[in-house]
Amino acid sequence: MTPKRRGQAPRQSDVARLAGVSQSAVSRVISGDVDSARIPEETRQRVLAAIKELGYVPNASARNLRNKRNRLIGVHTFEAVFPHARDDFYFEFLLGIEERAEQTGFDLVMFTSTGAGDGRRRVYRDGTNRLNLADGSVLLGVSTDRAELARLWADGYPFVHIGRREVPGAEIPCVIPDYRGAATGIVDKLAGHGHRRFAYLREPMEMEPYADRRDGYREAVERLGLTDRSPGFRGESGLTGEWIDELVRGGETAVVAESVRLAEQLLGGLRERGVRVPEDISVAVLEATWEGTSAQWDSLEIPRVAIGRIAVDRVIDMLDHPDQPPESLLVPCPIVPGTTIAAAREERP
Amino acid sequence: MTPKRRGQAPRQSDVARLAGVSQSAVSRVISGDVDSARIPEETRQRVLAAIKELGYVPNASARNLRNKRNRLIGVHTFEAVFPHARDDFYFEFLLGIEERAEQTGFDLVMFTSTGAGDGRRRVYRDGTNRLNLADGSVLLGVSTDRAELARLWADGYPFVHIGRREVPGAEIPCVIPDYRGAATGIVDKLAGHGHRRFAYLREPMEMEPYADRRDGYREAVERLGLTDRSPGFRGESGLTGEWIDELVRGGETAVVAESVRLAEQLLGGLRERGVRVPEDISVAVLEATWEGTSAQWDSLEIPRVAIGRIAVDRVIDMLDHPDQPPESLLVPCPIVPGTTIAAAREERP
DNA sequence: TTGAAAGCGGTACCAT
DNA sequence: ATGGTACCGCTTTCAA
Repeated sequence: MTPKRRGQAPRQSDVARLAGVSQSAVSRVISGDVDSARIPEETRQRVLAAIKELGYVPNASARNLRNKRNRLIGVHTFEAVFPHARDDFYFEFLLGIEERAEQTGFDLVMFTSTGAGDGRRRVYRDGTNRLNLADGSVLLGVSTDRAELARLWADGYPFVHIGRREVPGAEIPCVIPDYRGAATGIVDKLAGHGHRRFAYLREPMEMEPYADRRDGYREAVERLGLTDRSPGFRGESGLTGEWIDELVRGGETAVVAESVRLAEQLLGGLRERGVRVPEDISVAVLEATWEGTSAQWDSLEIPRVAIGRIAVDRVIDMLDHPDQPPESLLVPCPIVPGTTIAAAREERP
Repeated sequence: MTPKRRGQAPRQSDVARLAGVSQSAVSRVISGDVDSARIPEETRQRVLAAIKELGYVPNASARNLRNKRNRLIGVHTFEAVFPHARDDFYFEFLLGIEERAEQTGFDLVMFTSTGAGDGRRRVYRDGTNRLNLADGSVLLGVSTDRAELARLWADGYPFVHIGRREVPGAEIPCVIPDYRGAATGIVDKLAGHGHRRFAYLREPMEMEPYADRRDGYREAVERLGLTDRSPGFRGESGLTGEWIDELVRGGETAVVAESVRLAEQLLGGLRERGVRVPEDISVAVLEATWEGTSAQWDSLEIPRVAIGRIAVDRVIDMLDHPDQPPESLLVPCPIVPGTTIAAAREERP
């Protein structure tokens, strides 16, 4: 037995000839178009037999060309996927994306050809938008290129971005972890433990996800009439030894850190100075934590798998309703209890 | 600014009209067909300008239909990818596949739509072979469906399978970790440490990868004139307490296990009986090991990333040379030194 | 140099 | 019920 000569796939017309019917009859048999054009069982069987004998399989591109649908959902990451797939960053999103794609009968295109050679990937390369290959796409990545998002949007290409990204003049449809809500929730929780004097530790990043956290934090602090005189709250990023000294001296009882990195740094500094967490100072983190950190942080959770699923659903939704203006979607981030929040100690005199 | 109405991508004819040239001229400008149909710079610029103005991007399906090439490589797994992607099984293969796809300018289609709903995935579903969407594919998975491999091969579809799979009457092109060579290498190593009397622990699996290990093992044992009277060598799988007792009593000094699972089980049994590894008995494993096992096993390594890369290269090779009969490729598995092999103890009288 | 036209493999409408 | 036929968007002769 030898394989068929490569590149000689049988076509509908071959099937038609063998079955002694017209090509369009074959097409109708295949599409299983039960409603409109009923086909006598006998003919159907002849066609089916011919299909089997020739090992005919429909050509996907031709179908796509006709139907303007691929059942293909694109995944564009602005960096290579798999090197990072292990870090939870991409991994869990992909899990959800794949799961939902499988359930809804879509295939997934991972756009790797768009590699620019410098580790980054671009949508538009020499005037070609590879994403067009897919009916719609899910985009994600840290180093998102906003100009490309804008053009994609202007072109009317159906996509969602995981994580909020703002581009002036365009309303990028995003699936957004609700950092804002989680930040207010965490402040509420601390306040519920009697804390009134807060400090905020800020990352140097100026991206939307951080803006959301800061918004939520500020909103809660103001709403509850809390005090925060920290540099982070004023807009300075990082953590200095001086500020840790100040913390030890001052009346702050609660610290909210934007990242585990900062929280760990703080914890180290406090320990050196004999200050205990959470007995003396409570600390919460506005980031998803992982195993193996030096404390079990009170923090938030990013429901990544769910977000992946939702992103796929949103894209499919856009395909089904092309006329509805694409909206962003907020996904709640549960607050994860840890062991770094306790009741506020007595106010010092 | 509002996005273009969705689903109204501009076509070449639109560009042509705007530029005041014919559609085929546009096509030639785009293909950059410098040789045959020279186009005056002035016209070229007009066309380019029109392309830019309309934000035209070529339709991938149409191109594909014409050219019979997508620059799309398929990845078909017989189970969902990402749930397992963390286990090294899939993960590192994908790493290599993605890397090579990016380097060679191919996109990757993950065939998720082929889910049968029972956790398995099939290539052929209601007579359609989704893989056709891609120019060629890399298949992998533990629960490979041989009938599908056979049909794919008979259809002349270009693909490789990661891992050896035999189907009567078809020569499935595979990229094969050289378990056979690694097994002989490990026996050689043990023999080099003075071992003459061996025992073999066999998994219940009857797949090609195990057959390869067994072949290699048997070959080396016979070539070196070694002794093996173990049940595993005779064809029985598993490990019984009786055999461990026998091992302790008997003269065997070396055990080769097909899996970490068996090796660990053995180690436990030996410890209970006060037998030390490797001082009293050396143990080697014919499987890639991982962190966190109870011993640092002398074992083999599966160069998964490299295999992924090679698989992509093989597919591309098949695309470039459709007439060459597809051959399988053997990839050497390095032998990883551990701490479970030592010199053979003195023969007991 | 440039345009007209014939497909690539299907789908779907419109007659018959 | 069936077949003829006009596209889908693009590439590639072949003439003009």
